[in-house]
Amino acid sequence: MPRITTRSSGPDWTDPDCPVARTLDLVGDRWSLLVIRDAMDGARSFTEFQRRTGIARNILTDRLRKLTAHGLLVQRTAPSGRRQEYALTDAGRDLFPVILTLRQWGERHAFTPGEPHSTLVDQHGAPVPALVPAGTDGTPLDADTTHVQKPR
Amino acid sequence: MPRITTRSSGPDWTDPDCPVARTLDLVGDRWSLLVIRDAMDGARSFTEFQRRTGIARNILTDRLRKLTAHGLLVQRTAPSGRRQEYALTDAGRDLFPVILTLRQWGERHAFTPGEPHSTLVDQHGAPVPALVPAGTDGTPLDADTTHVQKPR
DNA sequence: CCCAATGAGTTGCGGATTGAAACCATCATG
DNA sequence: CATGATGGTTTCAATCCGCAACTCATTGGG
Repeated sequence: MPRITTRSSGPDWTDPDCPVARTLDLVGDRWSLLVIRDAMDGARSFTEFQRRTGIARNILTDRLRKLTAHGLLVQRTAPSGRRQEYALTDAGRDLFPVILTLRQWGERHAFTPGEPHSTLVDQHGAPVPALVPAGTDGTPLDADTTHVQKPR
Repeated sequence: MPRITTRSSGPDWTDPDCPVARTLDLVGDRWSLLVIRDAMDGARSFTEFQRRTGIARNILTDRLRKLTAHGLLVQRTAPSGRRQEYALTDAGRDLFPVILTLRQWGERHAFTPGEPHSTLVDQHGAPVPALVPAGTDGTPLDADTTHVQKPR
């Protein structure tokens, strides 16, 4: 998936210094994050991912392989005997905040007021509150009150 | 960008009920979020976006147009007289938590230990703390302690 | 044992998307 | 007027994607 030529060996990233760009090199395509979303929601098998996302099967094959190769999923034999299954690794599970913020942005900006949509709730059925960036002292942070510091 | 045939008119979404999928329909491609990232970091002009991302110019034209059409950017004449510029709208700025969680995931999982990367710091130069999902009572939430509730 | 169904892919192919590079129009400056 | 910067558009080849058909290995009955 990398696209910029490097002078040295190893995986070549779009923007090697930027963690945002590196993450997008791994999951910044049309389908990967929807596969992760469904994995978080209980999908385990090839067919189940295919049914939920509606993705083309050859593309699903490719995405499952890439996500596995990058350590977001592991393929293992299901506890119930003989079938294979895909499960989230710790790194994969750690994408939860990403999926959540994508969800919350969508709820705010991709639906007309009053239009129904699915909701994320906790174990008691209470909606998950908005995830808002804050400094160590608790003050909210945004693009205007932060900036990127180059590596040194 | 839509990919699933609809029976009725209007924009057709990959998965109309899911806010995650709708967000990805708008910014879930290779470049859009990097453009947003650079806009948050001060980029304003076509040339500046092109320089920072390294994206092909025709694709940049397309992305800027789509992001503008979807209300994440506005094109306006720069305060300094005659040049055009692109600026984030409120909806665009509201992607800050998404960019931040992508960044933090990348920092944790896309760099080898000790490898240098850029950092996000607040106005005083202090690193922005990890953004962690929590319930109304403050207990941390993850994929295992939440679930999606279908719209009703 | 034979037949069908299911799961998990693979293959082939046409059409859509992307990337690289060249081209073009409009200013501003020297 | 020549040069350079800005902001694109055009062209064309390469890649990616979706669809449908095919394979292959397991079950599950009858």
